[in-house]
Amino acid sequence: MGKEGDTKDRILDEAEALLQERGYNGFSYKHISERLGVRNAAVHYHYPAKADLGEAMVHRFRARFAHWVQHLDSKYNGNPVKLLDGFIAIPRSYMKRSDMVCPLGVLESNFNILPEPMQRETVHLGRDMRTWLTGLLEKGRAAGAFRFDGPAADKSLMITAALQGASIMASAESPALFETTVKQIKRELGIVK
Amino acid sequence: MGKEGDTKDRILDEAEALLQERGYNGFSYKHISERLGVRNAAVHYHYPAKADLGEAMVHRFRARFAHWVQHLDSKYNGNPVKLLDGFIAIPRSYMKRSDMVCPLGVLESNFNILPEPMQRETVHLGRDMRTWLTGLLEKGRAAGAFRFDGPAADKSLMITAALQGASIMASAESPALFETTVKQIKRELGIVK
DNA sequence: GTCTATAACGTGATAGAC
DNA sequence: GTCTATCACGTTATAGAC
Repeated sequence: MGKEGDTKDRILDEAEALLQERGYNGFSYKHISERLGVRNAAVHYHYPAKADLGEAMVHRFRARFAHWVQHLDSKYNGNPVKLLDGFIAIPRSYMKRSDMVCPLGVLESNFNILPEPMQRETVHLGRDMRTWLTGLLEKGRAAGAFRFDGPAADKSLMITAALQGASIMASAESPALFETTVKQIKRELGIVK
Repeated sequence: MGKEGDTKDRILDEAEALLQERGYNGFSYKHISERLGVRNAAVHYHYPAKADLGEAMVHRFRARFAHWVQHLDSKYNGNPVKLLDGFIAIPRSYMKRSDMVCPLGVLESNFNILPEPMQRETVHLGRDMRTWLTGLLEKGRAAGAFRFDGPAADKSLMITAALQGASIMASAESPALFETTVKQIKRELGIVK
C-alpha cells in the first residue's frame, strides 16, 4: 500500500471517476484495469462482479456525505450560511473536470439499469442529503439567516433538484451554468445582493 | 403505413422510450427489434448506425419543442401563467411512466458517451428551452404575473435545472418529488398560495 | 494478489437472398 | 423493406498457474 492507497481503493477511485464521466453502463473492467496498469482478472479479484463494485461505490458516497456533514457541523458550529456553502461545495467538488456529474445525479439518471442493491442505496443517499438540508433551512430561517416561502422540506427538494440539474447541465455545456444557478439560489434565500 | 406509423417512425418511438428508461448505452438494436417484432437488420436498414438513430432522436426532440412552443403561444395568446404550466407539462408528459426521465436530462447526463452530432444538438435543445423560458419570465414579470429577484436568465436557468433534476429524482423515487418541486417553483413566482 | 488464457454472451454492423 | 447468416469486437466472468 503506497501513498496512493492499495489496489482495492485505487479501483474504487477509478471506477468512481469513470461512473461520473460515462455512467454505469459506460465503463468496464477493461477501462479500470487499463487506467491502473493491471489485468482484468486483478479487478475481479477485489470485486468479483460489477454489482459488487457498484455497491461499494454508492456505499462510499454515503459514508463520505455522512463524514462531510459531521466535519462541517463541527467546523462551522451551526452557522447556516457557511453550512449551506459547504453543502453546495459537494456537487461542485465532484465537477473537478467539466465533464463530470455529481454522483447522485448519475446514479439517479441511470436508476433503471442499476442492480437492485445500488438502487436501494441511491434512494437512501438522496434522502440523506435532502433531510440534512431541510434541517439546515429550518434552523437558518428561524435564526433569520435565510428567507423563503413554504415548508423547508419543499425548499430543500427544490434546491437539491436545482443543484443536481445544474451539475448535469454544466457537464454538457459549461461550469458557469452551475455557478449561475448557485447565485440565483442564494439570491432567493436573501443571502446575496 | 398503418395507424401506428411506418416502421421508421416506430423505431424512433421505441428508441426514444428506451433512451429515457435506460440511457444511450443502455439500449441496443436488439431491444428495439424485439419490441417491434422485426429483425435486427431491419432496424439497420432505416438507421445504418446507432449514431444516425441517436441524431434523429435529438432532432425530433428539438422539432417537437419548437412545435409545442408555437402551439402553446397561439393557444394561450401570451397568458404567462398558462404558458408556464404548458412548459412544465413537457417534462411531466415525458414522465409517463415513473421510470422515465425527460429527454434533455438523459442526453445531458450521458453527454460524454454521445456521438458528436448528438452532443451538438443536445446543447442546442437546452439553449432553446432556457431562451424561451427567459422570454416568458421577462414578459410575465413586466405584466405583474410573476414576481422574482435577479435577471430573468438566471431565474430561467434555475427553474430549468430544478425541473430537470426533479424529473430525474422522480424516476428514481417517486413522481411526487416532481410535483412538489413544481409547487415550490410556483410559490416562489407568487402564483400559488 | 496478480497473471495468462479462455469462455459465453451482447452489441453494432454488413452481405446477400427473397 | 425485411429476412437469414455471419462477423469482429467488447464485456463480464472464471479456472488455474505463479
